[in-house]
Amino acid sequence: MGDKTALFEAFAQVGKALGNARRLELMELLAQGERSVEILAAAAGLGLTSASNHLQVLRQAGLVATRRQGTKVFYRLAGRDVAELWALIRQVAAAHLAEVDRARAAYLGPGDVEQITRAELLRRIRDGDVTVVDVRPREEYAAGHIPGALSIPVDELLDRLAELPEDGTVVAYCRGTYCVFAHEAVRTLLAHGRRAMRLEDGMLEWRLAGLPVATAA
Amino acid sequence: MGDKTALFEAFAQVGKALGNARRLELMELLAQGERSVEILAAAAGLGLTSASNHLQVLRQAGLVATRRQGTKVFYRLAGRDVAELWALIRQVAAAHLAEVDRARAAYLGPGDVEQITRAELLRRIRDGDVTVVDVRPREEYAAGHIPGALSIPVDELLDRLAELPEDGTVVAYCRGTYCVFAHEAVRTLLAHGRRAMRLEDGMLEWRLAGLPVATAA
DNA sequence: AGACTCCTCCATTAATTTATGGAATAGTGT
DNA sequence: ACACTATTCCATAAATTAATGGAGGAGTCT
Repeated sequence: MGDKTALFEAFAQVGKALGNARRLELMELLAQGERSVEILAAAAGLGLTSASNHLQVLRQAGLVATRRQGTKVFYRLAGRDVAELWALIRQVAAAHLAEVDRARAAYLGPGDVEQITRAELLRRIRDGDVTVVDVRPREEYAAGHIPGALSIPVDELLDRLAELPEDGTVVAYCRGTYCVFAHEAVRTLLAHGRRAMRLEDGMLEWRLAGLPVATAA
Repeated sequence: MGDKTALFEAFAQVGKALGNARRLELMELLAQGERSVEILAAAAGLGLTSASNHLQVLRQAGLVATRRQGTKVFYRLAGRDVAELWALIRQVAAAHLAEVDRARAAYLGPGDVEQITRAELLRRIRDGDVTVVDVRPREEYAAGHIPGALSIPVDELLDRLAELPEDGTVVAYCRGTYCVFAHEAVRTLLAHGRRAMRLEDGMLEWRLAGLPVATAA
């Protein structure tokens, strides 16, 4: 009969790697582009050893790959299929776990921010109807953004309001469905009398949809 | 800031549930149709309490749902998205873990069995060119099979060779990519001088592809 | 070479998960 | 009500996983 367990154990290794909130936070960061261990640890609020350990687990599960440059080691998602898997996990969790809704509301704030779909955004971009703003950190913008989008990290938004047209509509986007930056940005913009809304998901889903991605400044 | 961790903890619950080989074996069985705890325990080689525990974990992660009938409780996958998730985990593992290849070869036997794609099978069915045989257990066939397929569980195959045409090509299929039954069936058929091949995946992938499924006898 | 940075490896402890057997519960049939 | 079946709940022991601090490795700079 051969060893069925070994096969399922291998599949389970992938599941196990995905079975820890810290590791998923790392996945979320890596889905935006490659990073060094140091940066990842800082961004995820982890100790260096802890972060390194978690990254090893992800690597052994085949979910991330590495590249060495000088003394730094850069981690990245191992492939498009991994990004898809991460997106699907979130989708399944959202569809079947009430907890996700609660946690989302607590984290992202009241669901009062106006949203727009990718299709709608594409249409309005074609019509020249909106200003698109990428509110993620600078490096993530550099690693890939929606063509035509301006880079204004959310913590610089207040100082750079002047760069946005006074009378048009602004659409802010960030990492993905569960990223706070765009929510905060839209609230800030509304508070300053601008017309603003949020892309309902973000860069992760944009990439997975196969839409064009710009990587220059 | 709100509590980001709670959100990722919820996602991780799904990952955790998928992070155990026994539970994945249960998923594999449930992907073929609903079953009672007793049957599941027997089929997966688990103690009754163990199986029940694992099923609770899957249920709390929102991956399976239950239905009570008399004294029995039937479990099933919670939705199509869950089946997709299961398929994607296997795909990612196969793509990035060398271990999967090794375990697969050890479990399914040498890769000498001739395979055919779904598209090819559909074409040959239309041409009336093949006899399609479902070699899964009877109940799984009843829960849904490829239209026109005969049900001959693999352990009955030797006794029922007469039901298959002597001179045509037989295509056997079973649960999915990593199911042994079809491999065994094809080897048996070849050993008896029939022309036989295997569908490269199985019922799981057939369903996910949105192809027609027959549920009568 | 020597000092320095970035990361990984190792060992320890605390926390979580798994398997198992016995008790409790929900539903059925007499 | 009683016996019976199918499942879940609970308690325990064994195994696995997670966080942390210190040692070691790889690469860079002077």
